[in-house]
Amino acid sequence: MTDPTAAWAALMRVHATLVPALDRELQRTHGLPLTWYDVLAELDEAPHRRLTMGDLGDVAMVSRSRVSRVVDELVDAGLVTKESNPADGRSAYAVVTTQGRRRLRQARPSYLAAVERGFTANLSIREAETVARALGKVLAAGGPDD
Amino acid sequence: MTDPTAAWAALMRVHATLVPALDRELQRTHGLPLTWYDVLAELDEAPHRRLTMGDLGDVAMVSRSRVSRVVDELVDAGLVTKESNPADGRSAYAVVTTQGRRRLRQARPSYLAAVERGFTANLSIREAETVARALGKVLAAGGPDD
DNA sequence: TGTCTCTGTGTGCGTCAGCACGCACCCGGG
DNA sequence: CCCGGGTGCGTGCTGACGCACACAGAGACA
Repeated sequence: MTDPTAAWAALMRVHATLVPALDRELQRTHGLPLTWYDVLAELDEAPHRRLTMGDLGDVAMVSRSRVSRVVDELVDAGLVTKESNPADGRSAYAVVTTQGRRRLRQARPSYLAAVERGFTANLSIREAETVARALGKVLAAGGPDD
Repeated sequence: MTDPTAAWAALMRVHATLVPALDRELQRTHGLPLTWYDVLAELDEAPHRRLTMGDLGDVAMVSRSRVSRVVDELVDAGLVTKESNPADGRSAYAVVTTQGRRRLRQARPSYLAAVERGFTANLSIREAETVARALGKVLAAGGPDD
């Protein structure tokens, strides 16, 4: 209980058990790998539903280099298009297509339900808020430490 | 703030940023991949400092099949030995060697310090306890849900 | 304009992960 | 005795991942 790393250990275990379950769920019900869902969700809530590859790599949970490949796959699937940035010839925007948004809207309930079943349902409101706030602080400080 | 998945999203992000940092730290300071550390730690605190491959796969954060390869690597490195179970010819025990325990003892401070810097230091005592307890409940219920 | 540096991307390559499968072994019924 | 099903384990194969690098464009400066 008083083990200072208990919280961290529990976090790793929760992640290890829940992420594969979520991935399977999404893939089974909607044919969407968790990575795709994550990228689509990030793009969907971005200013003009678009993000440069670099920004996408920063905000999503995949490395900068992996973003190129995932976006390529999404383009092949018709869920995303790539547009060039007229102001910067190097930069490339990834933009969600209407089909991509539709797939995202269809998949979101499953995702939320799975998170609810495997995570939120086991927490009280206060606990969920505390966890979110605490981990938010970790993230805010997470930049320089490592 | 009231987003019910905020806690989960934060958890995934914390994991995504902290785990690679931890792995690098361990590998740089002691030449131990995080997977090795995890397996060694689990074995070290097991009843007779030994665990069958299956149990190890359940308790550690690697899949059952991956355990075989990791343990083989640890055996090659002299940190673990494999003993046969006289009561069951199929079963095989992985046992930490004294050298393995020494490496673990040497690495543990670095690991704890890294967790402290990147995680615990940003939380109050009460927050850390709440997070640990809340995630513990998730784990306890984690069996049947997925 | 020419050049030097910095930044945003894409990609070849090695590593690491898990799944599906096969083998060896235990155990119970006929 | 044996033989069928269940279990623990190792391994071939395939996909996911990130690092290091190469390349193109942008911007500063003379």
